[in-house]
This record gives sequence, C-alpha cells and structure tokens, in this order.
Amino acid sequence: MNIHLYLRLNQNDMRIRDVNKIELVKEKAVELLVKVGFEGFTMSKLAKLCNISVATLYIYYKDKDDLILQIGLEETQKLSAMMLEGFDPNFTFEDGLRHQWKHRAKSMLENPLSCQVIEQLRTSTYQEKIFESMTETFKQTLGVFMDRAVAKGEIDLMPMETYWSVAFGPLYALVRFHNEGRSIGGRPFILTDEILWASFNLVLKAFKK
Amino acid sequence: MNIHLYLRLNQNDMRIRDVNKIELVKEKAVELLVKVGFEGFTMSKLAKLCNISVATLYIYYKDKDDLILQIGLEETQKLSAMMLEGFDPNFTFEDGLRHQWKHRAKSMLENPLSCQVIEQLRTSTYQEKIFESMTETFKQTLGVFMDRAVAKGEIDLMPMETYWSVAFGPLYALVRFHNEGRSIGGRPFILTDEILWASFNLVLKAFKK
DNA sequence: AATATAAATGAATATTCATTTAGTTATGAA
DNA sequence: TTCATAACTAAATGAATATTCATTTATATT
Repeated sequence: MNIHLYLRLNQNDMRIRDVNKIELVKEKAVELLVKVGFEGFTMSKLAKLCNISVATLYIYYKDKDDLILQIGLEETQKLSAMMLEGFDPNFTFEDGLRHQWKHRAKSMLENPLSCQVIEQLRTSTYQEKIFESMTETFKQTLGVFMDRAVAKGEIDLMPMETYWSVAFGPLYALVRFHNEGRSIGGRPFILTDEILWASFNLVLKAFKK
Repeated sequence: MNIHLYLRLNQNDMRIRDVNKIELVKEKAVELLVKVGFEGFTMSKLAKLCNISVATLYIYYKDKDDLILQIGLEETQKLSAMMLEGFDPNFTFEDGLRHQWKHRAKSMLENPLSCQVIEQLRTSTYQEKIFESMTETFKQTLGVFMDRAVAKGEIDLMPMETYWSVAFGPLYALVRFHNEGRSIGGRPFILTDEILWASFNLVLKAFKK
C-alpha cells in the first residue's frame, strides 16, 4: 500500500529522480488549461502532454481538484508577488498609481498564460478558495496607501471598491483586449506603452481634485 | 402534475406537450452552470434538475455543445439587447455615457445569473463562437457615437480600446464586486446608486478636456 | 555491493458521462 | 374512434475519465 506524501513535496527528504518533472507538470497544466479550458482538462491529457504516466500525477497531487487548486494558487501568488514588488504605501498618490500600472501591466503582459488561468479560475467554482489568499495581501497594502493619500488630501474619500474600479478597471480591460488579441472592432490590438500611459493619464485625471 | 398546452412552435413544427419545459431547461441550465461551473456541468445533472429524461434534452438540442452554445448565445443577446435599448449615437458624450452606465448597470444587476454565465463563457473555449455576434452590434453603435463625440470636440481622439476601457472598465469592476458579494476587504459590498454615480462622475472627469 | 525506500510506471478498475435505442404516451387530423 | 406522428421516457451502451494496483527502477545510505 502506497502512502502518498503529496504535502511534503518541498522537503529535502524526497528523492527527486527528475527535478524538472514537477515543474514540467505545472507548466503543462497551465498550458493545457488555457488551451482546452476546464471543460476539456483531463488527467490523461496532462500526463500525455508531459510524457509521463497518469499515476505519477497522483504521486504529486491527491486528485484532480488538488492539482488544479495548488497550481492555481501558485500562479496567483506568483503574479500578485510580482505586482506588489517594490511598492511602498508612502509613495505619493500619483507615483503609487503609476507604479501599480507599470508593475501590473508588466506582470500580466509577460505572463499571459498565468493571466488566462487566473481569469478562468476567477469565474469557476474554485474562485473562493483561491482568492481568499490573494485579496488579503492586496487589501493591506492598498488600503494603507489609499488612507494615506486621503489623509494627505491627494484624493477624496471614497469606498475602496470605487477607488479600485476606477484606478485599475481600465488597466485590466486593456490587458484583456491585448491578450484576446482582437479588439472591439476586428483589428488586432496591441497594448503599446503609448496607449497604456495615455489611458493612465485619463485615469489620473479622474482622481484629480 | 403536468399542464399540457396545445401550442405550436414556429420553428420545427414541434408538438410541444409542455411549453414550459424548454424554458425550464434554459433556466435550469443557467442555474446549473453558475452553480457547478463548466467542469461540473453534465447532461444528467441538468435532466435531473428539470425532472425530465436526459433523452428529452437531445430532442431540444443536438448535443451538449449545442445546448451550451445556444443557451449562451441567448443569454448574451438578451443582455446586450437590454444594454443598447434606447441608446442613440446622437446623444451628447455625457448623456450617452450616462445612458450606457445606467442601462448596463441595470441589466447586469437585474440578471446576475446571466452575467455570471457570460463571464464564464468569456473565459472558456466557447468564447470565440459567442462573442463574434455580440461585439459586432456594439462596435457599430459605439463606434459611431465615439466618432461623433470626437468630431463635436467633446473628447480627444483615442483608440477605441482606450475609450472603452476607461469608460466601462470601472463599471464592470463595480458590478463584479457587487455580484461576488464580497469586497477587496472582507465586508459585503453592495453597489448602491450613490456609489455608482460617484464612480461615474470620476470617469466623466477623466474624459473632460 | 547490498539494502531500503520512494519515485515512477503500465495496466487495470470503477465510475461517470454523453449519446442512443426501443418503446410508450399524448396529440391533431381524418 | 382510429391512425399517424412526434414528444417523451427508462434503460442501455460504449467511450472517456479519474483513480488505484502491482511492479519496476533509481538513488541514498549502510
């Protein structure tokens, strides 16, 4: 009888025959999920894509749900870490907002697959389990930043949701247009620096007193 | 107890024993899709939820794909029709934008299930097939509206995507917060008229010359 | 080198699923 | 009433799928 130690993966006592194998699984899982969606994602497809046995997947993960959940969690954490990198709540409002636009755009444009997986998870039944963790981090940092901006008289007092929506809603829309590769019209859309910062300036104007 | 209404569908000369049955199927399909997501949606679950035989579903729809596609299409068309209702490209920029915020918010808040299904479809593999049709209608109407606003000197010239993102990105974010029922913090969030129009005013300011 | 241990696997197993079949029931027309 | 037709159904089917089992293989430790 096998005991599956899927919780102890990162400890040192695991004999890794092929170190790249788990990483390969994660990478291919994201790829597959983006390609075929939740409705087409199966363990055998993933195994075949990795050129490993299905059984091996069950050494790494308890079951399909666990696999998707863990990988999803990793992706969201990876991306949110990138987004908050170098952010300081003491920034002026304008600098802070600009920093966030820069880092969020960069993170998302450089990791389109992660982005798409996270979007899929957002609208799936895994939603709740995944976004508890993520929002906590943001809540803290952005909350403090906003409170200070209000205290400094840089912006008016408003609900966090209003602030977030006006500040980042446009950015996320732009990135979605870019990632979907087609616009409201039929032409392909590329989110250039020029377009990004022109949009940013509009948003900044929205907050000006 | 069944109520039999002897009516004919204009479509296929189909004798409907129970007119409400197809409507029931559509309604429950949306419900189920929202509840269990694509990954959990099965024909038998749907049939059981409707208290009909699985085989009956195959009288209404060719197969599972057809079912999801048709129902998804109907939902998107229903919602987009509501959104464009009463919109006139000759509106001033401010009036037009206000009209859109009002109608889009109303449509989405009154149809949370439709909203969630459409969001799920957006990120699924059905995406392309469904959103071709929808974007066409919007493209036309909004394109004309925007061109006129630029011509009248109400707003600066900018790519359609910039305009759309800044104008509606915040609205969609607010509605998502509302539908998800929880905010960036932990409190439940309700999109009140006050919050909606306060956010609108910020967005409007973004476009002011 | 021998041993122990865990990773890895190919091949089963059990289950679920979409779809079909074969038959029943309700309906409209003659 | 009778007949033809189409809605409707329970049960069956076969394919796909998640998961497990019995072994084999690699590696660290002795």
